[in-house]
Amino acid sequence: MAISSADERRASARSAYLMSMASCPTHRVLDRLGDRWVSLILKELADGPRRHGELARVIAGATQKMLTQTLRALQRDGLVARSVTDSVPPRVEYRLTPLGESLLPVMAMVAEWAERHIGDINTARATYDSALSG
Amino acid sequence: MAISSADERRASARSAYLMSMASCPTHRVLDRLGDRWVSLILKELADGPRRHGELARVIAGATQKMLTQTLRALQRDGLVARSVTDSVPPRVEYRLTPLGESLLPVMAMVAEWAERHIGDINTARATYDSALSG
DNA sequence: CCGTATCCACCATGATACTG
DNA sequence: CAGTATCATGGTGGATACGG
Repeated sequence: MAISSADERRASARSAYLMSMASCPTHRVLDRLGDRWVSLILKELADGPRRHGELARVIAGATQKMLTQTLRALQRDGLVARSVTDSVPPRVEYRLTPLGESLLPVMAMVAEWAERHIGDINTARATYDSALSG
Repeated sequence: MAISSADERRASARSAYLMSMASCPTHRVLDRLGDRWVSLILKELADGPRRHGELARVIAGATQKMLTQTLRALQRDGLVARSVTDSVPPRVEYRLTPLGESLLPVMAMVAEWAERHIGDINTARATYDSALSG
């Protein structure tokens, strides 16, 4: 079948993005940290190992699918380790790896900035929004 | 019309997520920084003001729509200021606000961590992936 | 030059049901 | 208890054309 030029352009835009993603570590890391549940999971695991079910309870908004999926991604990137105690019922525990722990100071700095400036952001938004309607 | 319980559960999951988003500054900030083009734009603007067209050229993968949309979001959050010189053709310039500049050290820390550890991440991925096929 | 509106494809996520 | 498979859908982003 013929490949339309629209498809080609679409593909080229996508690959340009993917290449930039692949080549920029910062971009890749922020992409991962920006995933919906990552910061919540990291925050939980910062306090110590957690069972799957514990995470599921604490991170109530996430479906089991998303929880497992996100944990797999973190595990694949070497930030989280998964260990299974083979019993009935099975006991699956997740913990930060040393690499994952090395990320905590970074997360802490982001958190500190966020908490210090979230008020400014809210103010800016209110100003911006009211400027539109006013 | 009747609202099915599936719809209710869907809505409740969504709102649970949105509430957690609304209440957690860190989550909100990471969500913004995780947006496709934000880190690239901030990186550009860190060097000084840029015209719209300059940004479009440097950030080649982004469509004009996404560029404008992302800049608007940053402007709304008070991280970026937009100034128009009303001439023909119009000249639109974007620059970091003080708030935006206060974010640069945070970005720098993320970048430093990313560059230092991207090799570890790649190694972890290779190990993980080969463990699946092997 | 800069921005917006429209249309549409894709994919990330959620619901759900099922396995060990 | 933990994980997987399948299906549906809504939102995100891309292409495109037009307006100021």
